[in-house]
Amino acid sequence: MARVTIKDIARKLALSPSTVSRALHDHPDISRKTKDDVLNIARNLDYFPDTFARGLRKKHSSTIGIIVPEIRHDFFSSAISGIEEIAYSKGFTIMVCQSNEDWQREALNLRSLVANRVAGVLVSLSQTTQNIDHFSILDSQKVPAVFFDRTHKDVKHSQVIVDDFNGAKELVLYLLNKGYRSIAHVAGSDCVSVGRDRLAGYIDAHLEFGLPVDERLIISAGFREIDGRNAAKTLLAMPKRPDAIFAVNDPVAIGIYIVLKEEKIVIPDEIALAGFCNNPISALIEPSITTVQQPARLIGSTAANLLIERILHPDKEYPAVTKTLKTELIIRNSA
Amino acid sequence: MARVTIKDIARKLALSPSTVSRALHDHPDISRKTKDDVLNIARNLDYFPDTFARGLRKKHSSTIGIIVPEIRHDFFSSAISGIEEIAYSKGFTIMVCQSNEDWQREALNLRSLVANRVAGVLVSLSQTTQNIDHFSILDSQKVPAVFFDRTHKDVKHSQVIVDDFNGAKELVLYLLNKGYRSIAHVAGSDCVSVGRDRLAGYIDAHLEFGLPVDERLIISAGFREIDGRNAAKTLLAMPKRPDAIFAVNDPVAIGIYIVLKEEKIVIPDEIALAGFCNNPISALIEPSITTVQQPARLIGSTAANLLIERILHPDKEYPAVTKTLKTELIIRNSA
DNA sequence: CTGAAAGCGCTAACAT
DNA sequence: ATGTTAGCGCTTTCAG
Repeated sequence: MARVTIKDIARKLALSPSTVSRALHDHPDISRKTKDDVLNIARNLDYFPDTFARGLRKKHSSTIGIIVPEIRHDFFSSAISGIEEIAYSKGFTIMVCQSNEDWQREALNLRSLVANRVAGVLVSLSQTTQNIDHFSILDSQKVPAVFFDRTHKDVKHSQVIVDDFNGAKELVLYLLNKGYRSIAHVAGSDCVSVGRDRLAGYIDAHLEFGLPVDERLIISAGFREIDGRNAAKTLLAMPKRPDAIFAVNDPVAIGIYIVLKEEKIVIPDEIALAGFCNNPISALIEPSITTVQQPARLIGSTAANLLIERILHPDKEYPAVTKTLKTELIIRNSA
Repeated sequence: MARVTIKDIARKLALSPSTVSRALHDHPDISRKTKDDVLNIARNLDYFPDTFARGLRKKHSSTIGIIVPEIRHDFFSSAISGIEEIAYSKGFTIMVCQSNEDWQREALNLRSLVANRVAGVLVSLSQTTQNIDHFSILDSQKVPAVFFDRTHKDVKHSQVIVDDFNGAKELVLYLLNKGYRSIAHVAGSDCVSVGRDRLAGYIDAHLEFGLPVDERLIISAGFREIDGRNAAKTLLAMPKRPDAIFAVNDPVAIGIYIVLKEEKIVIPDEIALAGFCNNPISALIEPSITTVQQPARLIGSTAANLLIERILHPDKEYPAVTKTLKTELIIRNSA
């Protein structure tokens, strides 16, 4: 049998489609009995609304668009999971796109989401996103958005981030206090907030400790495991190797870990290693990786709640807020 | 400025909306010049089609729905990533739902996707899915679907799986040949294909080897890390402990690994351990985990291609096919 | 409390 | 090669 529409229900009950629509939405004008009748028939016929027809009228769907660099990374899959959980509980579905760290694809993803009339958008920027001009479509189309984790200084929307600066600073101070004096930083992109802020934390820790920063020890890499591998090779080729490495995130730390292991370099005795994220894998490898805990799921759910709040009250004024969640230094065996 | 519609373009060029629509879709009847004009104006005005309006007419979207047990699990996030890649390249977007291993939520997810008029659905079943009655909506609404990885014996749609039976059998034969004589199996759900087939492979390996199966060594657990932890505790409490454990998948193997480590049991000397999936983590922990390689990304992309093929040719007869991808035994240090 | 009617933006017969 | 018209299923004024 074909799809059941509101008309079918109306015909069965000798009502008008508008009454059925109202009954289905629990409109106060409709009598108890009519509502019950409609609900019953709807159930019997296995009716469900056509989101296209509804969306065409209402100008938006109950879908939340998500753009992340890579679905596979534990941080992002956890964040997506947190988003989905909230979205599901509030009757939203999620549409997921991955930019593959490519800002042009990010722009295309965004257009696609807007064309799909998503109710709002959750974004974590790609590492190649130098400016955020391609997000202007959010304003012109009045699509609410919340940026999470990887954001950009020009972002005017609400954001959910962690205190990357202090998280990194605390970690690097810990390393300095432990006696490491030649700490390399394998950095991410410096357009993207987390890359910039963690680097700033690294520098500020040195400042506060009173140790000059050796610029040569700052390697511009990226956010992926492969970037860590490459950076590790660069570092190992240096005449004077660092005695510790702070990676911008755990995937990069894992990349470094793999190369160090391959080269039979003992962690932390020869070179200490620390990351940022606290991916599950970091606790399980040996030595376990000292890192900074980032509540990925919570970041996702917080961003989702913020966005849905805005979606549900489109008229209300929502000044952009920045929610900064706490990080926690996780000391393990690698540093 | 508000959203640009096809009418706006039509007005600007003194054409009818239908001509514009046809020009936009490169209809052969439309003259080169008109097409160019339309395309130009469309670009200038930053036009993009309203997928609701289009979908309402065409009865479907260019969105592919995905239902997986948990987004976070590496296997599924990899599969989703593979799906997204193919979908993106063919102009589809993906809508992702997680059942959280709960068949009722799976049913709700499915309804939601159908209500969203997805062009097709890709499903990997939850571990609590005993029967697939709730998927009948796919038939009644004529939504094409492809099941991947976790499927069910009653599924009549196309499927993309690996040869779980032989993958498991090969692994268990390897263990038997290596001298293990008391191999426990921490099993998944036996309604779900991968659980059933891997168990069958485990049993058949014993049969072929000529060693009776000790039923007490088969623990019905689940597919999650926590299930592995619980099963490990059960196994360790046995009067006669097994000398090897074959976990239904790597997350479960990791759960067991953690408990064995906690209990200071040496792997593989006291108890050997093997999994199934080849999650990245399995190669990195020590001892590294012997497992069966499952091409997660490829499973996803294969399923996506199969589905899109069907979506693109709705009239063509597509008998359900089952694509069985190869597994590979990965021998490492844990067994 | 319910109905009639219009229209969201697009597509596809059916004209011309 | 282009225009006219109708309608997808739903919501929402406006009427009663």
